[in-house]
Amino acid sequence: MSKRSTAQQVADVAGVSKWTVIRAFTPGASITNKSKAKVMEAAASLNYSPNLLARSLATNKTQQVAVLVDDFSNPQKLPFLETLTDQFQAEGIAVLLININRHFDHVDALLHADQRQVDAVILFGTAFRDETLPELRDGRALPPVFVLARDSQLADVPAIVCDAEHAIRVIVDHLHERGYRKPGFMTGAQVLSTALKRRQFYEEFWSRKGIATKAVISADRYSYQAGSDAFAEYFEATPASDRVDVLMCENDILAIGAMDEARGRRGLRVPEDLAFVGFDNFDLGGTEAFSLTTYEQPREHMVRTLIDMVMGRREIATMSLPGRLVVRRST
Amino acid sequence: MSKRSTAQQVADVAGVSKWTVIRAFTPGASITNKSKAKVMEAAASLNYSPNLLARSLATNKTQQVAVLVDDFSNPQKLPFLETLTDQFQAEGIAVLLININRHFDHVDALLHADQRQVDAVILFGTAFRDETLPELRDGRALPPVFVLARDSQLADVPAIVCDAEHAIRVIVDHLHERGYRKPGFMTGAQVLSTALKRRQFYEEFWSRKGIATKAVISADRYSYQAGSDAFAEYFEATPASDRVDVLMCENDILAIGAMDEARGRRGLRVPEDLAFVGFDNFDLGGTEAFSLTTYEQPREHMVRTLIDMVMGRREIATMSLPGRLVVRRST
DNA sequence: TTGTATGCGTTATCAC
DNA sequence: GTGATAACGCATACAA
Repeated sequence: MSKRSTAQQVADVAGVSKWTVIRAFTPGASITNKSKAKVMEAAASLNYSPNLLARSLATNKTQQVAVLVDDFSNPQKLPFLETLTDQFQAEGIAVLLININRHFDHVDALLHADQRQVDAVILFGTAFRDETLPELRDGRALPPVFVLARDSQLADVPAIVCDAEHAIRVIVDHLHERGYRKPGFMTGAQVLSTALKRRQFYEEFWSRKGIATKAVISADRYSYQAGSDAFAEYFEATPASDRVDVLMCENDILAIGAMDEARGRRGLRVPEDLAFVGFDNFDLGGTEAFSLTTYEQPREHMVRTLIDMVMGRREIATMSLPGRLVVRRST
Repeated sequence: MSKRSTAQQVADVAGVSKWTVIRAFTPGASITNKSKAKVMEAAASLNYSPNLLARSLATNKTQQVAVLVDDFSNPQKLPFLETLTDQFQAEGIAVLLININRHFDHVDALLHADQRQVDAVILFGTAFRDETLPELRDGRALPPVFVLARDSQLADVPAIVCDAEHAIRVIVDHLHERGYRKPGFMTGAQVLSTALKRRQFYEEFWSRKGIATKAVISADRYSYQAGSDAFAEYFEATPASDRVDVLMCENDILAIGAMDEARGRRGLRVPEDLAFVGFDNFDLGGTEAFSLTTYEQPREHMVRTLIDMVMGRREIATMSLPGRLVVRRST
């Protein structure tokens, strides 16, 4: 069982010093083509490649970032992870996926990432209590922290989010144009600022058109079941004449849950009796069975912006990026 | 900007040598309670925690594994990633998520993981071409490689898979019992051995009941669209009297696509005119709108088995684990 | 352009 | 039980 070969071994074979070997593997280092060729040949014969671990220890850069996720129930996470890994890898940076759950909370995760010397921490869609971070930072040199796809309350923690104002404005305009006049909103979490913002914009843009939001329905989580249950409860509690004619749900999963309940178990026609709008444009919203009107987050753009900040190519600041409305048959 | 403190600094504060500090952080090391208390107090005041990078360099273990994924289109990947990260983290092991795509192929990914000195490589839902791995291994000390949720062709590369024989047997039994007699099968890839196996078992178990599989439909990928297109083509090309009465699709995504096409655009009733079975039990198969009968892979069990092998607690060998049939209204 | 000394923070091993 | 020496593999700074 052969071990990995080291720069020294390559140096011995090539007949140079190990520092010359290092130079051959350092882009832009001053080295003659001849030396470099010798080194590369020796390196190839030994299957040498630099030990990134040792390099990290010496440079104090791991070329590794931690992505923290605390909710795997939204399928939308998957394309985001694809984009994140793809674009980070293009920069030579590896992604450490850290699962925040009941065994491993936000603080554990952050400290663990710190112990692994990651170059940056991405809070991806996680619910982070705002006080936690300043407390942790006290007396510690934590890696830079970024928030992706969720708001940040902390002035010094940048968030890269979908532009909620734009999103809700185009949604409300679309609904109004289609003739809906009894709007409702379904939220998945009352405490989350991102959620709160969407709801506030929704009510505001409708009221600018002289229309009051008729109902705000609260699901307790962002799940199919929660959306379904919340709608059922609303349906039972509200006489037909009082019901909304369009329901905007805070994400696609909630919308699917609510729509299934409305259509499958309550016999409503979509969109004639009740229209639905979601948020995220996850894959299955586009199926014949749901055909859900929704708003698509500018995933590529968000991730590129994030990475530009992480790489120091762009000023670190909170950014709100516009996505696009996807109109289907549910409205 | 304070840097991370080191064992030496803690030692200075505690008035001991740095090796004593190390011992305080090494479970089971011989150290007096008094020393340990002193060290811990000093460590707490300095917010010290061991630098895992330096530890890795010294121990030649990174406590890090690479998980390679080459297809993020199947939502089923997400719960698997959740389980993987959860269970690995419980062992103190971090997961490096590596995206295999057109910019970064299997070989790149494996060599990169090797450069990062990971303790193991998990090929999740993807596999090497037969020749590749032995070639790479020649003259190199690669980390142990495991295949998860796909077959392995290589004798020395263990695969942890769902038991296809059990799965197909219970599916066929169920379909037969329900009275279906004109079975069809939709496959997403003709070359994949996992796919081939499922199809062969399907035909075999039906034929044991004296029934021939009426049609094998080929989609070219595992996507909603591919399932939909493949079914449309089949539907056009086959007279009504010749059509199957139940279609088992190789995964849920294909099934959803095919079902949507059959029901939404071709006016078939499910399951009266045509029944559907999927594979994976992904979230949305359980919705009212689809209510898809499917087979659930034993995710937790598979991952636990994998991790036991990685941790050296179990003999390294290919394992086939039974899942369970989930009956819904599509059959 | 190339070689040398030194440091990164930890662990393994041995002497006390 | 504790301290000391060496080593992990590479990079930085400096001297030649």
